[in-house]
Amino acid sequence: MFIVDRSEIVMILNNIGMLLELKGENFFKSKAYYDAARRIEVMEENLEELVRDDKLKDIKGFGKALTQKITELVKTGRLDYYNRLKASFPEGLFELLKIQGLGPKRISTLYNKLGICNIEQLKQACNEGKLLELAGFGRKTQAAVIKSIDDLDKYSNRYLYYQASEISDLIIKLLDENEYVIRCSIAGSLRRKKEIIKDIDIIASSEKPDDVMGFFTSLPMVTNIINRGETKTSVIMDEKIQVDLRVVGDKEYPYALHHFTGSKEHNTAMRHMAKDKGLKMNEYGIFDLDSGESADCRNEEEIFGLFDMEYIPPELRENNGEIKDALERALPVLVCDKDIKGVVHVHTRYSDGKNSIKEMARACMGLGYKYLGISDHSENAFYAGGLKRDQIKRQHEEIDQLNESSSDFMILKGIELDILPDGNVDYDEEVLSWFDFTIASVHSSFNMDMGKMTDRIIKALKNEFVTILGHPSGRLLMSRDPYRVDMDEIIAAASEERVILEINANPYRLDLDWRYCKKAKELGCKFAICSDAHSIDEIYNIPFGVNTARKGWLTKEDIINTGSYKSLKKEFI
DNA sequence: GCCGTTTTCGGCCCGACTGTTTTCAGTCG
Repeated sequence: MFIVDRSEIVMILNNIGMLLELKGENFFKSKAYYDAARRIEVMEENLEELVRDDKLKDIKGFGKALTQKITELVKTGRLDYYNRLKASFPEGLFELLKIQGLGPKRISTLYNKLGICNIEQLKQACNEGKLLELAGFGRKTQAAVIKSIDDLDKYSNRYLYYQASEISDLIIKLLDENEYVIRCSIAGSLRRKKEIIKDIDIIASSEKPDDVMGFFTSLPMVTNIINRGETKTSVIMDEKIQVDLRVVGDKEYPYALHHFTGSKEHNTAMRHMAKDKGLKMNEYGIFDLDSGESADCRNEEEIFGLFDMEYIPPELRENNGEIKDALERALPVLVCDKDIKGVVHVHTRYSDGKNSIKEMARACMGLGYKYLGISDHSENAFYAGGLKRDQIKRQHEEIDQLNESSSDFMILKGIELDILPDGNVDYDEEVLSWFDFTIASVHSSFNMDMGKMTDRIIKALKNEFVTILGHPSGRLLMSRDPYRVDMDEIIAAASEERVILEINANPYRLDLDWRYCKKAKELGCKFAICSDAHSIDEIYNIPFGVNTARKGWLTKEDIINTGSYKSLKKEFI
């Protein structure tokens, strides 16, 4: 039997669903493929065994056609039907689905009436006003399409933190192993843990800079060399992201690292302070303005020490009060990965997660966590398999059983409630009282005006059963703007109502934004660093949330899931 | 494409919103 990756089968089934939609087939035909993909994704049984034993057809949702197609896929690794279907459309048509406001129907119209096969052709057609000729397309639709294409362009040279850090970790590892490199580190916005990165900055010290540059430019991931100099070399890696390497002498290394870590605003403020003390500060060193004599700092700690300051962690270097506090030795001790004691906001197979409660719990235990807060979707989120009353009861029975079998790991009963457009949540008080905690989130009607959206969320915060406000801005980094909401008012209300603010650790969300954390903390808000995991893999997202919390000046005392199970339960009362 | 059945086609996917319409189609979560 051909061994084929399960995720590959899931992808193919989903693609068939989409292609059938583009073809204009009955939606329920597509849905059968989507449903099958979803079932295979969460299936506990071994798919190969099911196919071998001819048991697939006994599972609900797998009729004659799907069983035959999946069997062919599992046995041969390919599916003739899919290949033929795919070949009947131009390849670029798929990417049109990325454009907001364009679904299968409109794409099909654009293709059939105007022959548009890709984004480039679509852009041209918009510029020529051709969309206006089509029935059902008007000026606003055309303008929205143009904006969405521009947005795609705008984000095309930006990377999420996790994407950039995967590449930079590898580069640092390779440079560390190089015999000519004395010290090296990432710098720039990546070191400051910004959520979106334009390029990767790396600083290294060496006595043989040319050899280091030679090594760097010959790395297998380098697909293009933009320029190569003695101290600075820029390359493109993996055909996309720009990486700048600066090589300096080891004496200059701490100053270069500080300088190229930035931010620009932090550096400016530092230089002002240096000047007041009769010093000049740049990437090469710190010099006495009168004598020209250079300081002798061996690392960044000593640079800050020279100014009689506490060490400022890179995350705080945004000129957001860190210099004043460092001078007063009043910087917070920032929360770190090992402070996190348990995982909150986790989805399971009960709604749209890929793993069972047991599997999620085992993964958390393996990572040393002490508790897990399950929060599947609530009833209103039918698109994500939201839980009905009887499903909640079954889930709670399962959690009780699991808790009975373990003494040093506990599972909490939670739910992710939908905040409905009117600000209510989607269960009655009786059901709400069953949970240890609830996370209330906006999942629909994103386009309200600011006043209405703010009122809507505040109404939810006033609900006595709401424990945590989930992903407060609703943003998806580089693809969806936050909804229009007065975040200051939300934070004030959360503080007033003692509702915990989520820091969603999904690298596409990182929401609440770090820019609001410090302010919220000052108002007395508490935070939960939540995984929003829909699979075991996503539990590993927690450190991205920790980054956001650190950047927002938070300590472990500000975060509810840094304490014991007992103390967490108290926070939920 | 699947399911169920008072066995062979009708129902399956809800609700809000937007933009295009003049009563609704398409998209999105």
